Amino acid sequence: MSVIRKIQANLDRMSPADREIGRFIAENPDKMLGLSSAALAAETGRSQSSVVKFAQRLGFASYQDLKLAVSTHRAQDWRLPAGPIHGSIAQEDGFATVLEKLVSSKYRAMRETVAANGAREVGRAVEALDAARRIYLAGVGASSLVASDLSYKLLKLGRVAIQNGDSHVQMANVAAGGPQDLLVAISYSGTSMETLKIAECAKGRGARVIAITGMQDNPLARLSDILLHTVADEDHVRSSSITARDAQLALTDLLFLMIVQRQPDAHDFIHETEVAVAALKSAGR
Amino acid sequence: MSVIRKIQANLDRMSPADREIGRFIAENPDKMLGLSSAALAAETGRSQSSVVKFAQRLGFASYQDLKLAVSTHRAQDWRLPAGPIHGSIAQEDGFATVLEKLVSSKYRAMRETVAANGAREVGRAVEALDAARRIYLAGVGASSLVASDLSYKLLKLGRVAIQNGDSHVQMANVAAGGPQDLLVAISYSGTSMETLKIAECAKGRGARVIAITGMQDNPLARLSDILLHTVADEDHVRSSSITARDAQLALTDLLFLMIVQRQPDAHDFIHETEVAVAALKSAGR
DNA sequence: GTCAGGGCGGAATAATTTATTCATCAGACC
DNA sequence: GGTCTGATGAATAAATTATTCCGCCCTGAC
Repeated sequence: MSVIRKIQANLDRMSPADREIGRFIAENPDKMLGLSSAALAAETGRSQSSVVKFAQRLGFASYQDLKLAVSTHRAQDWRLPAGPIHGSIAQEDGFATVLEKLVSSKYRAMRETVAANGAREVGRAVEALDAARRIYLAGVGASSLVASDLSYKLLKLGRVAIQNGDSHVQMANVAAGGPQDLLVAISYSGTSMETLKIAECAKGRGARVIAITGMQDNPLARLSDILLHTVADEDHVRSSSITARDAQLALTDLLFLMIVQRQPDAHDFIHETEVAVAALKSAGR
Repeated sequence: MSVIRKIQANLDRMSPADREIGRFIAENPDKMLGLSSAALAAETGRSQSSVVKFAQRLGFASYQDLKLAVSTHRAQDWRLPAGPIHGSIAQEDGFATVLEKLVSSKYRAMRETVAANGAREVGRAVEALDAARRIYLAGVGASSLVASDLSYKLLKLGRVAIQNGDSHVQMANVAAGGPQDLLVAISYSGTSMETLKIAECAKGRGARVIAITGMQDNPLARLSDILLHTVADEDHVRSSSITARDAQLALTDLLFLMIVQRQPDAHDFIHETEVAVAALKSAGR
């Protein structure tokens, strides 16, 4: 919890002097950062020693520590959207409104998606990805782009990731798979025919299947070994599936980062890939 | 610019004592926050007065101000955890940390990107997109996926959007373009050779060019007619360009939504497309 | 009603930390 | 070689912060 929040929460339980000091800090964190303990005391009409004791009672080792914490709070204060913004984007909305709704709905999709997946299930997915001989990716339409994104990242880690925009090729790929392999099937609805068939094929050959799909019951979810959920705006026509894609990306990014955590040389691999790709950039000069 | 970056940028021009102090701070910002000027002097083998002077030469009023700035940097540091997270034994901790960093970094990239682009420039981009006969999209690597995403959305609106993952094909496409056409060139660095050449070609044929690129000066930005900025974590190796991609998507989503605003029948178009695509889903049953 | 105990608050003071001054030194420039 | 400039750190001054101590008020016991 941020310092300011902590101060506000305890304001009632504080002694008069502490309350006055706390209130001032909560209301003027910026100003407080420029004040010494004595100056803050003068502002609040209290003594310098009370200011120091206030910091200590809050659990800080020193007044300077309190200032650092307040500074951290200021830097992290993003004025989060007050609440979930309902409704779609109306025609008459101006630039600022569109912006606000876009950002907050993206944020919401992200937050709710990561909240919908427990550490355990994500952990299972990461272990499966980590252990797989080959990782196949399946997805059509917008999900295909998410699959490509993940495959690109996995390749950077030296993993064998196989993905193609053409679902026929995807099918051909998994048809050669076996029990040591893993399929990541991505479909928000969980009913995309191609993705489903590919998942069935993979399963038939003994491969494990990670499904990344919506919360509702669906065929893809039912046949998966590991099930990860994406949460998005249900009105896909109006939102153009933006939030569904963001939710999928948030989840695949999370998987990727968790794999990086488990791979000590991940940093080197990524770096080497970047260097190799950078060579392409300068090749034409 | 963050303090740490500022220090690193000036490191070469500094005197020996300042360089030593600056290097220590850049490498151990966390540790530095817990040190007094004298303690920091001891760590670096320099005198306490040199530390104070270092802060003053950097433009800070006091050593404490420097500390506050470093603290702010630490709080705003949105580098995603790329290495093993130390100090936490439980796996749950690692999970929560990665999650927190991921979500806040994504959110931040999004926010700062939309904030970096004024309504006027976005408006110009939207008008150009709206008026264009054909919209070409160019981008390689991860940017190619963003280009595909946008093209898919534009197609849903009935626009003529032309995109291909192969840069040779992209080049061939724009080579047939003319003054009524528009190219959206996407590259975070603004130096990707293929994207640049394609933009040059488009420009040579009279087409307008919208560049979606980072804040730094770069060749792509210079030759663009309309310039949109993306803000992301600078450390692409560690963050694996996740935030750069998110920033690009936030911007392209915004452009898309603004076009939807201007097109009265947009929702009908999107709906028809969804229905048509849905027919594919059930075809195999 | 009075008294003891405990905590709070602030003045005074001690301790620590920061800023400035000053002497020295090294290198640049004439 | 002489002089100037700027860097450096020791010494010192200034400031800030932490602690001590004492009076006060409140509370509860008798």
